[in-house]
Amino acid sequence: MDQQTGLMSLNMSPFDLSPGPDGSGSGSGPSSGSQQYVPQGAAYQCTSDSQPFAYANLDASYLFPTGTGAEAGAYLPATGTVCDQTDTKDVIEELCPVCGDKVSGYHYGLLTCESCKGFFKRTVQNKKVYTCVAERACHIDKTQRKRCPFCRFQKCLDVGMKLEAVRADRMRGGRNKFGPMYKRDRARKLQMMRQRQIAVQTLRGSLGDSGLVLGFSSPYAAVPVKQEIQIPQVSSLTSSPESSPGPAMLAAQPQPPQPPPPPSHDKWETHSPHSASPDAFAFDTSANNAATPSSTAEATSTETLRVSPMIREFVQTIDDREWQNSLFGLLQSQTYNQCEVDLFELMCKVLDQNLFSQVDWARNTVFFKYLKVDDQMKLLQHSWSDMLVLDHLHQRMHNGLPDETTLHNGQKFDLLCLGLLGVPALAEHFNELQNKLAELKFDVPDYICVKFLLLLNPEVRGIVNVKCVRDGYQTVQAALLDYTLTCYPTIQDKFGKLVMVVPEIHALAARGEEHLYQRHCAGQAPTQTLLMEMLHAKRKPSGGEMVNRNAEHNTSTLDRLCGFLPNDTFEPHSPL
DNA sequence: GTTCAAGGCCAA
DNA sequence: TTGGCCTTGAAC
Repeated sequence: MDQQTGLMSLNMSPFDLSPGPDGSGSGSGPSSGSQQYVPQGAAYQCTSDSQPFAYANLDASYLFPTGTGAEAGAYLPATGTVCDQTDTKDVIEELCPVCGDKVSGYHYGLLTCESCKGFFKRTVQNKKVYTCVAERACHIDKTQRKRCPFCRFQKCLDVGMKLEAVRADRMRGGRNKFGPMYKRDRARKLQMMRQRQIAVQTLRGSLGDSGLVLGFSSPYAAVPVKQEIQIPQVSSLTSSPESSPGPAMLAAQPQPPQPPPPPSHDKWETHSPHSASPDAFAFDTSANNAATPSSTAEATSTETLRVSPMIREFVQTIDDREWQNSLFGLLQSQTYNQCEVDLFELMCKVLDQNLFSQVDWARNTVFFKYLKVDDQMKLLQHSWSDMLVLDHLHQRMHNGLPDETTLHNGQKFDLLCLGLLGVPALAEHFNELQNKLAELKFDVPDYICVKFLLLLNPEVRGIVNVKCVRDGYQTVQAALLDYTLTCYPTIQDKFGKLVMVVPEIHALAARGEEHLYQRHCAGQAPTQTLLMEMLHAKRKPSGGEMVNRNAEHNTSTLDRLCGFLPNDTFEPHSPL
């Protein structure tokens, strides 16, 4: 690209491109990491009002589709419930990553609309040269896409449209090498959607079947699938089907959020079903040195083999890569076209996403998955904030999660605040807690066992199958005791000290919860989130009883609940 | 035979 | 020039 004039053309035939070994075009052509353009041929000038956005600007309607009427009907059945019968058509009910128009299918590497497909094809086939008279950062959306072809084409490349998918010989029909990639992408999206649906359905247990029977409209039951996919996750639309974000899109941004050194617990043979290739991660030894038995004299890799199969299995339920990818993906997607974002609101969205992951994790774990939905929800409602705090401690201690990251728009995002549930004043307490755990050589098996202990709390009121929960709790307790004695014999009463940490985590989480609730009541937090639903569920009169399970909850109460407005159906909460 | 992502056509 | 619709043909 001519950086001075903003003139853009294809200086080399895209047909010369030879895709890399992965078929993603990463070999030698402009579709790879660095897109190069030099002036050539006729030029078109940008006539649009430039906006101070980066190339990869996506408007709010893209991130938060607002389909109504017939358009909404394209998402889901009119019942407003999440349909189990998802198919490929549902998956592609998304918006064009270039302009936000309706997607018509996979074109040149990713899901786009018909018009951007045609535009991309014409540009490449005819070797068109465009110029932008503005700042080469024009906002591209459905209504303005015609104004600046330069920025439009740039955005096409940024989001991952592939030059090499335009045929040199103009042969019609048939399939290209991207076919299998499209197939994998579909499968991945379907899987994501189903996992999310499962989480939603589990969540809905807290509301009983009233979500359907009594007309309760949980925010996650009422929103279209599009939103379910795109709000809590980084949108697949911002990347090619191979999950490789357009390189220029990332490069054009000032220090986009980058994940810390990738997590791995390979020593513990962590192979999450969601992790395609866990071995691809390098172990962040600096972060783990203080917290892994292998780094200590008393717990060698040989001793690791003495870890009980159950704990090994527990460790395998951890998917830190997914956790961090989701986190940084969300931060990335939420700040693409935002000059400035509300950081508290963003934090709530991240916490919300973490909650989804948490529900998903819990319902796939031993002990928990055999419980009735009511019991599951009671346990989750009681422990979600504790587990969020613990998860953050784990990410900091074992995966080197930094305290801060820079967003696409240059804003600093306080990652530590996630662990503090938005209460900066708790930082000192949090750090003390972390130091205490570090002294205990708190490691990954410790973490997962403590997490189970938090979740499987037999003291939670209203549990029907107390025996099962207690059995699970005691089994984990015994496993943790055995593990600490076996692998850390020189740390006196490590087990007891770990157990003593639990109330501290709970106290910290409780303060965070209260703070979040206060902010929410002040109208400062996003309303239609699982996070807020959890906050409210805990404040039900029966102290965590399932809401709306019984018929006496009338629609009016439900409506107010859906609006998350504090009312007399909730117990007043005490201020911090 | 069906699918669907290519290229082509043509009214606006 | 754009963009919706049509045709094509390899992969399944």
